Amino acid sequence: MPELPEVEAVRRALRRIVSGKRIRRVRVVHAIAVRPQGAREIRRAAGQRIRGIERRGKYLLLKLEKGWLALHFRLDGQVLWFAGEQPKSHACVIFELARGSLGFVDPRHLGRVHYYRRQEECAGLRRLGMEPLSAEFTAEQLQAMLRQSRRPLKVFLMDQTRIAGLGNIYSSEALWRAGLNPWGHADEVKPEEARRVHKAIVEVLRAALECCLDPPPDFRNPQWWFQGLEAILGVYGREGKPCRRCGAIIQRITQAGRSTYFCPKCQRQPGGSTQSAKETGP
DNA sequence: CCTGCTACCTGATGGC
DNA sequence: TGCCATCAGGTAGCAG
Repeated sequence: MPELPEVEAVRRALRRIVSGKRIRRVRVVHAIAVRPQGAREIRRAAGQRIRGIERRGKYLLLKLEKGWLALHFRLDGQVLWFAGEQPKSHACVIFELARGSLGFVDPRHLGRVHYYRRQEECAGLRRLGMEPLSAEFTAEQLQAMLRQSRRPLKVFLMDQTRIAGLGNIYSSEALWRAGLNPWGHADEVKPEEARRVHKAIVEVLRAALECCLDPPPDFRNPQWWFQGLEAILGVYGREGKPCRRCGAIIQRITQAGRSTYFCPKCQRQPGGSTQSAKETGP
């Protein structure tokens, strides 16, 4: 389920628990979680100290002495902390530390845990585009990327090779905040609209992250998940309800096999803003 | 290169 | 209650 803000909040909270600790043993309970590598590869993490914990897109990365553990939660994955010696829960992979165990849990078995000697060995990581909360991500950069694609805006925002970390929820939300129609084509977005999308992305991610940090993740509670995120959502999950901005009825449509929520009234097709290129251009 | 579609998994939910 | 269809905050792999 997690997108960038959720993974970032997990990173910050987990850092305090596992940084500097040595991984004494690795137990692969469900081999599917480490496919296609296999348990042997993941067990290379055993004996190594956790030097740091980073995030790239939706990947959580544990920096070890001689390599990296890359965790991807896909739809339903999460991490849990077992303070006792015996993690009783249905974890797929368990990393035993000195005073507890870190469990990678995913009942749906779509999430993955991988081990790499170098980050570049991870194909998924290599493909990732810009970090939307980094200084590198500017309105100008976004505009340049938009120009290169004819895909619908919602699909463009979900493309991890352009912007890393936006998922189904925050891409819907960003377009609602920017007032742009999800069917609009990326390459028709005007500079002024690109600035709005850029601002919307940054703001929705910041707001979500703040929400995810307070209260912080509770890895000891197997039922735990981020609460109160609805408070920052403008459209997601609001099919049939009035738009919080203009009162029109929110619609749910399918794009690239995923649900998109949007307001048909106040989310306009791109390109229609002030003067069009045809009117002012050569 | 770009784009779109499907497979991958399991559990929750709602209609009949 | 049972059964079936649909949906779920994601990505890799493949075909065109």
